[in-house]
Amino acid sequence: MKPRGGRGGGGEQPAVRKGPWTAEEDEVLLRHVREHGPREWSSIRSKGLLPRTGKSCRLRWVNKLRPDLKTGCKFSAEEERVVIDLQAQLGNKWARIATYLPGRTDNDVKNFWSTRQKRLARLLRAAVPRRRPGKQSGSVSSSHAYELPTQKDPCLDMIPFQGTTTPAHHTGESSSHEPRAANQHRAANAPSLGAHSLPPPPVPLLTHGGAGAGHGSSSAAPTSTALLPFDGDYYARDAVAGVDPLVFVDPAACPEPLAVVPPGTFFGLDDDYVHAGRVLHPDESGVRFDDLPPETFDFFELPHLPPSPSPTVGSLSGADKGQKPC
DNA sequence: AACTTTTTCAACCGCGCAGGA
DNA sequence: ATCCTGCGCGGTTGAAAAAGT
Repeated sequence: MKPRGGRGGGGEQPAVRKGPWTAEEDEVLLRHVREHGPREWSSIRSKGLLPRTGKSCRLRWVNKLRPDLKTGCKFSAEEERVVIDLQAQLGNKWARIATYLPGRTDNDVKNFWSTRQKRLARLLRAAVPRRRPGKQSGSVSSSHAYELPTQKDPCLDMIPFQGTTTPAHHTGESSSHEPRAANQHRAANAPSLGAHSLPPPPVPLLTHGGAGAGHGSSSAAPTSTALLPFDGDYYARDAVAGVDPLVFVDPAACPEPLAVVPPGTFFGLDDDYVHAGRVLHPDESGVRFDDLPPETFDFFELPHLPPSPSPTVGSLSGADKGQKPC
C-alpha cells in the first residue's frame, strides 16, 4: 500500500491515510457516528478528526463497525441459498442482496460470491475431463474417484465465470441505486427496496421451516424439486438421501420458493446447464454451483440453525446486536 | 516442521447518481 | 442548465489465516 499523500483537496488537511485501521481510528469514527449518526463522512476529515477520506470512513463503518454485523460468522446454509437465488435474480447487486441478509454487508456477500466462484471454477476444472477434439480423455478418471457421466462436452474452460459483471438477467433497472433515503438506513431498518420487480426483502427469505415464507418472489420454481440440485451428486449423493438441502423451506408452507436460476443463466450458458462434467438440461433446472463444494453439505447440520431469527424488517438493529453465535 | 495452496477478509478505486449552489 | 460535492455501489487487490501436502 503506497501511502500517497493524495492531493487532499484542502491544503491544511493532513495527508490521507490509507491501509488498515487502528483501534484509535475506530474509536474516533465511532464517536463521530455516535454524535452525528452515520453520515457526514467527509466532515470527519475536513474537521481533522481523522486523516481518512469520507469514503474510507463510511466503508469502515458499514463493513466493520456497525453494531449489527455478523462478523466472523460463516454464511449459513440459508444465507447461502438466499444469496445464490438472489444473485440469479438480481445479478451482482450485492448491496441489494445484502438487504435481505441481516447483519451482512454488501462486501460480505460479494466476497462470499467470488470465493464460491473461484471454488467452483477450480472444482470444475479438476473434476471434468478435458476432452479436446481429437484427444480422448483416457487419463482423466485415473485421478478421480468419481466418474462423471458426461453426456456432452461442456467446454468448461469456456465458461464465462461472470461473477464480475454479468447479471444473470437484468431486472430492468438501469440504475442500481436505491433511493437514497432507503439506502441510508438500510443497515438499521432493513430495506425498503424501491419497488421494481422484487418483493420487499427480508421477511420471507430467511424463513426457516416455513413460517412467513415468501412473498412470491419468483417467477420460477414451480415445485421444490426444481430446486433440488443433485440427482447425480458425486459428493454427497448418499447423504442427501431424499433430503433437499436447499429446499428445507417447507414447500407447503412456502409454496413459492425463491427464484431458481432460470434456464440459460447458469454461468452464462445457454440451453444446457453444465454441472460438474455433465450437462443438465433445462428441465432439470435448479442447478446451482453452490451444490458443488463438499462443504455445502454442511447443510446436514442445518438443524443447528438458529430458530428463525425472524429476519423481518427491522430485526437487524435490535435482535442482531452484537456477535451472536453463528 | 516447512512449504504451498486456498480461503477469507479488509480496504481501495473508479464510476455514477443525487442534491445543492 | 451546469457544475461541484458527497455518497453509495460494484469490482478488484493484497495480506493474513487456514488448510493441505
